[in-house]
Amino acid sequence: MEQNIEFLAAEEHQVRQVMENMPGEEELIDLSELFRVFGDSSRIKILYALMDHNMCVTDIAQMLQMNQSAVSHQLRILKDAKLVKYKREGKTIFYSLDDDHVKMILNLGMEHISENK
Amino acid sequence: MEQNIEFLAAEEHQVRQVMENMPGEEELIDLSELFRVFGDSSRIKILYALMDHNMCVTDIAQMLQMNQSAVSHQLRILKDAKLVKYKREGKTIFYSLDDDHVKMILNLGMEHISENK
DNA sequence: TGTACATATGTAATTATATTCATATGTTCA
DNA sequence: TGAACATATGAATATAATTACATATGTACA
Repeated sequence: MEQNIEFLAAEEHQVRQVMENMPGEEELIDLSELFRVFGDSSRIKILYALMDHNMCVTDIAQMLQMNQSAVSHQLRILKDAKLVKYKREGKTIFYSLDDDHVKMILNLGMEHISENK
Repeated sequence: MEQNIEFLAAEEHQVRQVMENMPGEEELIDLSELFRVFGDSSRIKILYALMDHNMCVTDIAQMLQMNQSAVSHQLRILKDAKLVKYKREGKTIFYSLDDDHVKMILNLGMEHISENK
């Protein structure tokens, strides 16, 4: 924006400082990928469904009025992101939230939207 | 899954309970839209850049090696989601993080990925 | 008032994503 | 082992989203 040499030098310095405090490229990409997983209403619904009760794929699908295949696809994404875990009991596989981060992140998000509506 | 009448009745009841604890459809969609905003590495980078210093569009673009137009488009999305705010000073518009939720959400996300790598 | 700088916006194109359908895999039990 | 149930996977389609380019809007100052 400014064109004199001193300012440009100062600006470059500031930029370098910011870059140093910033996490590495890979970490930033991982972070955005984590949030992208939260960024779909079907997956959000699944997470809320699992918040109180462990549930199996079929019940989730029935409850959310979703296709079984769609639920399964989304659960895989949630599983890969370590947002849900599962435990097999016979034919049925019960899914549950993986750890407390999930609830905390959802709650913070909820706070944000409540305060901004 | 199970076929006897009693179980189906119990299942329906459980499902209804979960539905009651679940936020409304609109709220869930708003929440997923909030997280979708976090779900892009360009926007994440912009947010981290703004974490320490208020910055103008041009500087952000230079620092992140991004097109000015791309930065501007992303800032609009961040602005609409109330993740950043801005203050005009002459020709320049300085952007900053809107509130503490932003940092807190980013930090929780970072915690999650650090514990799962 | 016109020129230069800063930012925003419209559009087009490329790429990513969710969903459905069909089918495969895995598990139990008679 | 085969029938029935539960879940996962592959492929195709439809929709969304990011980016770049061109251009418009807004502001300051000579």
